[in-house]
Formats: sequence, C-alpha cells, structure tokens
Amino acid sequence: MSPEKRAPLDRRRVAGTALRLLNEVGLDGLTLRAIAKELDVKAPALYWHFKDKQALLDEMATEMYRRMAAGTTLDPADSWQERLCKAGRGLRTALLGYRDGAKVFSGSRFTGTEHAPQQEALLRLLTEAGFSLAQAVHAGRTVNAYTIGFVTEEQGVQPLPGERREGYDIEERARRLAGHPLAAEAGKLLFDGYDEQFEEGLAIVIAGIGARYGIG
Amino acid sequence: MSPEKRAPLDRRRVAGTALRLLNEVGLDGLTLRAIAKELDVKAPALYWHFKDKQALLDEMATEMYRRMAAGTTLDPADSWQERLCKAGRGLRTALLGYRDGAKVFSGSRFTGTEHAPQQEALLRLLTEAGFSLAQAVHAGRTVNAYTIGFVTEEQGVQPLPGERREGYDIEERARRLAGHPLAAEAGKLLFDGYDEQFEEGLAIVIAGIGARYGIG
DNA sequence: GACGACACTTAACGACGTTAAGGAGATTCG
DNA sequence: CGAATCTCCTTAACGTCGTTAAGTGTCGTC
Repeated sequence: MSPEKRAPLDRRRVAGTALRLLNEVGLDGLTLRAIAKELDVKAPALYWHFKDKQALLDEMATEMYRRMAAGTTLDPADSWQERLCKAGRGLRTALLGYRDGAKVFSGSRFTGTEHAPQQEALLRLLTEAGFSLAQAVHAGRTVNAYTIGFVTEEQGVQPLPGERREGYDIEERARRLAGHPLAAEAGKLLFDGYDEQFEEGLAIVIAGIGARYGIG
Repeated sequence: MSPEKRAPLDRRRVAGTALRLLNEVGLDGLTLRAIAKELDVKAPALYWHFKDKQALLDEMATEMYRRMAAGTTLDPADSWQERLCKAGRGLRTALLGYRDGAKVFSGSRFTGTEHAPQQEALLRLLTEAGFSLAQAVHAGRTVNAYTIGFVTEEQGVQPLPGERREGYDIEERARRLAGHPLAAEAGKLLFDGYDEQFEEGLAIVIAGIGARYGIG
C-alpha cells in the first residue's frame, strides 16, 4: 500500500517537465495548473520554487540554453567563421526543439551565469582571430539577433517542424498578390525550405562580418 | 441634454486606440476591458468588429506597418544599400514607437495585402540592381530577421526609449561575471547605445549581402 | 408602422495567475 | 524524549481575463 511517495521537486525538474509539456500544448496552453498536474502536484506548490510564472519561464529559457550548450561541441581549432556558424545553428536548433521556443527564449532572462563560459570562449576565439572586443561583440550580437528573428518568424508559420499553421497557403497568397508579381513569386521562396533559408542568411551575416572588419 | 452620441467604431479606430493604450500599460495590461473603456464602450462590443483578441492584435500590427510605410520616404534613386538601410531603420523605428512593439508585431500577421506594394518596390529595386529574385528575397528577409531580433532584445531591456527595466544593472552584471573578463567587459558594450549598435549590425548585414552576391 | 440589420449592453461562464492559511513529515535542539 | 522549527505541499479562495449568450435600442426600408 505504499503510495509511492514522490521525491520533492526542484527548479530544474519543474522547468524540464514544463518544457516537455510545452511541445504538447504550446505557450498559450502552458498553464501552471497543467504543469502542476504533470508533476503530480497542485498549482500553488510551484510557488514554493518560483516567485511567479515568469521566474519559471526564465528557468525554462536557461534550461534550453544549458541543453544547447551541452549539445554543441566546440572545437578549439574552429575558425571564427565556423564558430559563429555553430553558434547560430546551435541556437536555432535549440529554439526549434520546443513549440514557441523562440518566444519563450526571447521573452525570458537567464537565471544564473551559466551562459558566461560559452560567451567567453566565443569572444576569446574572435579576439584571437584579430577582432577587437567591440567588433567581436557586434559580430556575436548580430548573429544572435538574426537567429532569434529568423526562428521567431519561422515558428509563427511552422510551430513544430513538420506541422504547418493555417493561413499560410502559398497558392492562396500568390492569388491575393496578383498585381505584385515579384512579391507573389517571392512567396514560394519565403515559406518553405527554412533550413536552407536560414543557412543563406547566416552566410550573409558572417560574410558581412568579415567584409566590414577586414578579416577573412 | 444631448449625450454626445459616439460615432460607431471601426477596426482601425479600435486598433489605433489600442496602440495608444499599449504605450501606457504594456502588452500584459492591454486587456479588452481596458481598450473598451478607452473607447467608451463595453468589452463585448469589440467582438462585433473582431472575432477574437488575436484579430485585434493583427490589426494593430497592420496599423503599425501602415504608419511605418507612411513615415518612410522612398526615393526611387536609392541605391540598394540605402533602400535596405531605410527598410531596417524604418522597421526598427516603427517597433520602438510602441511598448512591446516587437512582440506585438512578430506575434501577429497582416490582415490584408497592404504590405505588398512596399515589398514589390524593394524587390524591383534589388533585381534591377543585379540581384536575382531569390537573392533579393534572401537579402530582405535577412535584414528583417535581424531587425526584429535586435528590437526584441532591445525592448526586453528598455521597454520604452528612456526608461530601463530592472535587473539590468551593468556594474552588478560585471561583478557576477568576474572570472570571465571578456564577457564582463562586453556587458558595457551590450546594454547601451542601442542606436549605434543597431547601425553597426545593419552595416554588417548589408556588407554581407554585397559580399556574398558580388554586388557592390 | 412592422421589420430587419446594425451596433451595442448586461449577465454570466470557465479558466487563469496568485495569495492566505494550514498541515504532514522530517530535522534540529534542549 | 519531546518541543520547536523548517520544508514542501494542500485546500480554499480572490480578482481578472477572454469569451459567449441573450437582449436592447436605433436606424433605414417597404
């Protein structure tokens, strides 16, 4: 008759469960009651571990970053281009791993300083490649902003890889844009093949860094 | 004794009022009841004009875009670099015009095809400058993604130009990052002078477009 | 002068984030 | 050993939110 006593919760377990649930119900459906039920607990219990819902979202974003860092292998021999590519791709992959991942991530702040080593390594590699610190910061920030912006848009159309949100029928869009031939034609390019599109933009940004700072 | 009969609402008036209110209360405080009160109406009245709150947010995003387009003067003699710069700056200015502007904008979709002429003009200018259509689409999309990502981050720190959100004390951040000297130093560059930072990244992106596609 | 269509109101529903108060079980301490 | 304390959770409830159902007054039209 042992009721299988549950181990006490902690912030990371809660955040992990919430992230798993996020993929099933989306950000709108991610209520404290639903998360609590998943943890076999009542909603107010979460307030023992988090001061409010935003704090839980912050922990989720941090956990996303942790998993991204764990899933990225950093070769010290990377060229600066390779490293920036990996940073951009790694971030995108992490965001795409969860429905509304970009929204959760960009709406939250890290709870600790766990992102510091990764950032430090990037800045060191860039400065050793010849960039000034300010240039290195600009480079990293631009790759980041581009990636966040891209995935935000991507997930607006395609919440999870494979499924597509309504209202984005490409042919119907082209019909509405009759009279704007270039824009209509562009639609075919805009809403498909996100992987290649992302790579193309990333290549642009990295080429721009080299061009503007005169480092190849 | 005339009760000054109000003229009937329409979608644009509602969206305009909601945008004005947005700056006072932020996205979290932007409730249908608050918008309705501002319009001297009860909340359910809004459902006569919009099928749900998201439809109202969509109209707000569209109105933001309209005002951006109206505030941008497009010189047909612009070089492609100038035009892309104007597009990026114009979008950023439009987003910064409202608290949480980037969130509202990127979480919504346009209600009509009013953005088509502007997009068509951009694509025409780029293709006439020697880009293929696909390249022009990549260029425009990259500038857009960068801008949205940048402003999203910016407004997370600085909801409205001039006021700063708590939790972003630069010195305290530097203290937490002792042991990561580059990252600590980077903080001084990261959270201030957003105008210059944006311009720098924009210059990177545009230089990258020229470099990657061999068009100067 | 009946009749719709329009543009709204009143009333209410269920769900949400959050708070207050309390309680069971382990741990500490005299 | 027993009392006090700390931890981690529950039950109950509050106010607010988006949204729906049903009804009301004001038009122009036949």
